[in-house]
Amino acid sequence: MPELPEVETVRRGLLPVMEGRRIGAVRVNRPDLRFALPERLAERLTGATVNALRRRSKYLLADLSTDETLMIHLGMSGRMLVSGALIGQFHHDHPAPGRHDHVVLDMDGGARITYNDARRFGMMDLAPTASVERHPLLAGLGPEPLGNGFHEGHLAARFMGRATSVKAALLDQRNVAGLGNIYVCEALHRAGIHPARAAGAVRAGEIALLVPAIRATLEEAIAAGGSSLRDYRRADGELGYFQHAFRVYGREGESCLAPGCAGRIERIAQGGRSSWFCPQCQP
DNA sequence: ATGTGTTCCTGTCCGC
DNA sequence: TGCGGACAGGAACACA
Repeated sequence: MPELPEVETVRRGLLPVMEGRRIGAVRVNRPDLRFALPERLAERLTGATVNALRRRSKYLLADLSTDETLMIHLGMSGRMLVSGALIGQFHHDHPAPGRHDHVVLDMDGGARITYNDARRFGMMDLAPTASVERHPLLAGLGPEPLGNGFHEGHLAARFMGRATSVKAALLDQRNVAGLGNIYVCEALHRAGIHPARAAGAVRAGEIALLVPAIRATLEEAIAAGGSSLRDYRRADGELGYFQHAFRVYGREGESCLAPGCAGRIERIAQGGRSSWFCPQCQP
């Protein structure tokens, strides 16, 4: 599933075909995503112009000329596919309809945006633009990790007294919004912190390393167009390439890439999810 | 309040 | 080639 860098990459890919464009036609193939699609979704979207396409955490937010905002979350397997438009130097013809194409937006000008999600853990909703930040799914989100609200003092306060693991604390979107399994593992390695340490036991000096480690990991991933594992694609169909820069994720048994480190990457399960780390770098 | 486990759903991969 | 089980980028929810 797309984490923050993948969602940001999708947003950038959608910008040229969505922002400032009018939605000409909408087809809903199945409304039962993670939550039921909002009432009369197709009617409420048709004819609206997308004034802006933003991102909050892992949500895409399309502000419409109708004063509503379309919220989109890609869950684990959601994709936004663009066809019928000149993207970069290639023209993408409309592909044959896919088994999991749930919502299709035909934009004025010929571009088609297809929301495809095999597992249907993704969601869409509509909310008034003026109050979308107070939507129940957005209201409790922590600060953007690349924004000014995310800093050592914030994380220290959120971690203080917490017995839960630092891995779980970073996955908790209330503490910081947009991280997922890949980038938490990668950032903890860069900061030299074992994922099973109690959040409350992470020292101030370590938090001072962790904050920039999170930022750098996300910035580098965005610059690489995200990570392409299994079926994740950018909106333009191209693959991101940050997966080649993973230092620990999915590298069980392989050598640690830190300079001069002879460690081998290990994998443990935390809360039913895998964590990878180097026992030498992350004691 | 906090921490943990379960659940949603489909696809892929690996070992037998 | 088939089959069963593990696992997958998320996060809401139920329960101790």
